[in-house]
Amino acid sequence: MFKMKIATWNVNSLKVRLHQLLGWLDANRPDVLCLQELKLEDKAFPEAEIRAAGYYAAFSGQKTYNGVAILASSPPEDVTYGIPGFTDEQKRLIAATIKGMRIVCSYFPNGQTPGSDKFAYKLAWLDALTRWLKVGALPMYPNLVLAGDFNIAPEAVDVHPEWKGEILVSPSERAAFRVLVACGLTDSFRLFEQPEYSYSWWDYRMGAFRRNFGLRIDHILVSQSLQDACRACVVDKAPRKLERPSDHAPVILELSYPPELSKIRELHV
DNA sequence: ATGGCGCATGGAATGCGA
Repeated sequence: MFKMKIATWNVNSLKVRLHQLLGWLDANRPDVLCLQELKLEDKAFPEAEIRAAGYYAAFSGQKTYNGVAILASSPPEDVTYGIPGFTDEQKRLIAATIKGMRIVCSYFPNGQTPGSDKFAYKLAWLDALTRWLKVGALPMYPNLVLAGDFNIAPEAVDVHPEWKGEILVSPSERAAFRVLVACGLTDSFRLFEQPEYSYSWWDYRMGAFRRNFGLRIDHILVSQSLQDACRACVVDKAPRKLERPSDHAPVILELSYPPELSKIRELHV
């Protein structure tokens, strides 16, 4: 059986979090790590440090905002940038093939507040993503993992009872999430029993982490062919406890599957 | 009062995140 560990982490500035990232890679040794909110240009990407840690990287960054990367223990292949057919100056999506798995690393728009222009952009972005997965990516790559910061808490159980905001939990965002999942994906976290009040993001303010006042907005979705290969999915709260943490915690998915599974793609291409 | 925080830019105060 092949084993694979795939993780996602919104680092909220790769520059600030680089040392935490390197420590986390060393401690956890994932095969794949999807990163969001790099907040730096490609020329500032710390490729040498990451290579020294034993990882290859595909990345798509920009100044100040957004930016995504896929780190992997073997070189990412067939790297694509953005959602095909959706013109977007914001660097929010990168995809690559690693060990026969199509990895899609995404930083979904925040949306600010329902009714705003940014909210409309969020829904348009989600629509474009869903369309592309349905007619493009999933037919081409049956073994697909969609990981990242979705900026959507799919169900009430994913939200601390005291959360009063509309954003991240509104009906239209959740409906868009359901449509996305319905194109053939599964929320791997919910394949397993989880601790009560499991979240992946906690506001920096109000002592939110200490009070576990959070939301689960970082997800790892898998295509149907990978469902039975999932062995565990957990939130790793350890980095959130460090000095100067990201406000997000990593999510880790472990897979175990027969070697034939990774050859499915060859049959389809 | 989801505001308090943290990051980026730029060199103070503001925009943004979620």
